[in-house]
Amino acid sequence: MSSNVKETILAAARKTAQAHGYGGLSYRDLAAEVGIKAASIYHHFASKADLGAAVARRYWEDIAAELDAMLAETSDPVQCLRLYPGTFRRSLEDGNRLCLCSFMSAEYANLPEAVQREAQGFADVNVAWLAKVLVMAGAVKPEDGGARARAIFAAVSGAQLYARSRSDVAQFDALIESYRTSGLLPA
Amino acid sequence: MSSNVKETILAAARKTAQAHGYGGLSYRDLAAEVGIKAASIYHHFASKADLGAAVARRYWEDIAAELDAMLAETSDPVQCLRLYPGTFRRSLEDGNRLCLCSFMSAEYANLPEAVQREAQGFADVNVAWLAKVLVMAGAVKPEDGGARARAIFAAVSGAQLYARSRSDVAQFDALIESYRTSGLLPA
DNA sequence: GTTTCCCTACCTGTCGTTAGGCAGGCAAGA
DNA sequence: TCTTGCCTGCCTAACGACAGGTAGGGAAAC
Repeated sequence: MSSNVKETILAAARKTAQAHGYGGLSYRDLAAEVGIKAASIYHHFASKADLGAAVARRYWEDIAAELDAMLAETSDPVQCLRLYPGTFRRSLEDGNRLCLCSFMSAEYANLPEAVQREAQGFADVNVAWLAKVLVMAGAVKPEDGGARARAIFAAVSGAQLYARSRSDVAQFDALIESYRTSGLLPA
Repeated sequence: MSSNVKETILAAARKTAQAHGYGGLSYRDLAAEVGIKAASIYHHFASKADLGAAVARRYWEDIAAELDAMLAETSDPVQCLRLYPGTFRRSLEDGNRLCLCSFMSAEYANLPEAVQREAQGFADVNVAWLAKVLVMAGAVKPEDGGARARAIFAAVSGAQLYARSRSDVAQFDALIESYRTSGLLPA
């Protein structure tokens, strides 16, 4: 086990960043949460930019694994598409948190370059997975998979953002349902 | 005219907030931009929360006027729906800025209550206008206007967020086009 | 004996905010 | 008409809190 503390920092930083953004990350608060001192974090991460990039990277790696596992388990692409918004929904349920990527897209102009890149990685992972599953489900023509995938990803992100501003998960559910009835998401 | 400076502060604060959020607003930077000293801002706004709320309020008032003017001018609801994403597009063109409401939805947990309220006002204005125009256009049944309006608003916000994270307005255009082909937006 | 991990102590910079003052305009009272 | 005094709009100077980051040491593990 390469340092349990490092993992604990990553997890705590992720939770904080999903609630308060990269700018809301504070070495002092983070250290207090983990149970060490602020300066000690530098042993694990050379700078805040480093930490931010590591958090973002781990974030999309986790989601990528989760999405792949979902597909492997059911192997039913239509069912996967139904379940897809669930990952976003869970963030809202867990303390009205936002997708880290959405937060970082908003903060985009303030982010170190390395963090920007990793934040984009999350979107890329989601779009690639969606495109694949959409085509598998026969919902779109293969050449339209990417465009539709991006549309779904952006729309679901927007739904999460809207629901967060009302602190109301039901708003999220209603929006997803509207996406289905309007044809953006397969019904 | 009641103080030109106050208006200048509001305008500068809006631009900054659309790029760096409420948290990115700094009395010192703002003052420097306007040409006065930081402490002088307190003559116009009692606190940062006051300033933030005033900026957000002015923001949705301006947009409301703009949308109503658009509708009054063309009086063609279908054309209005075509033009609607333009307001979001213009923010991106203007320095890759975000809708203030989206930014504040992301920052939601860090905002003073008064600012939260005004940020929601923007969404309310947009949704109400969209619902009205959608029904006028005959795109949805009257009882479905609100739900579809929210879906469009959320989706367009998400598209802006995605495009911003790529610093690429063309991504926004492509997403809007996908919304049209998928049926979320009237084609 | 070097590496790992965490510590104390402190640096510089920025934040929102406050106290208090100064100059000009404007209006009422002598 | 001249004075008195308040209001407006801005200033300088400083406050305490907190930010990210650094230097250097101490203890334990290999």
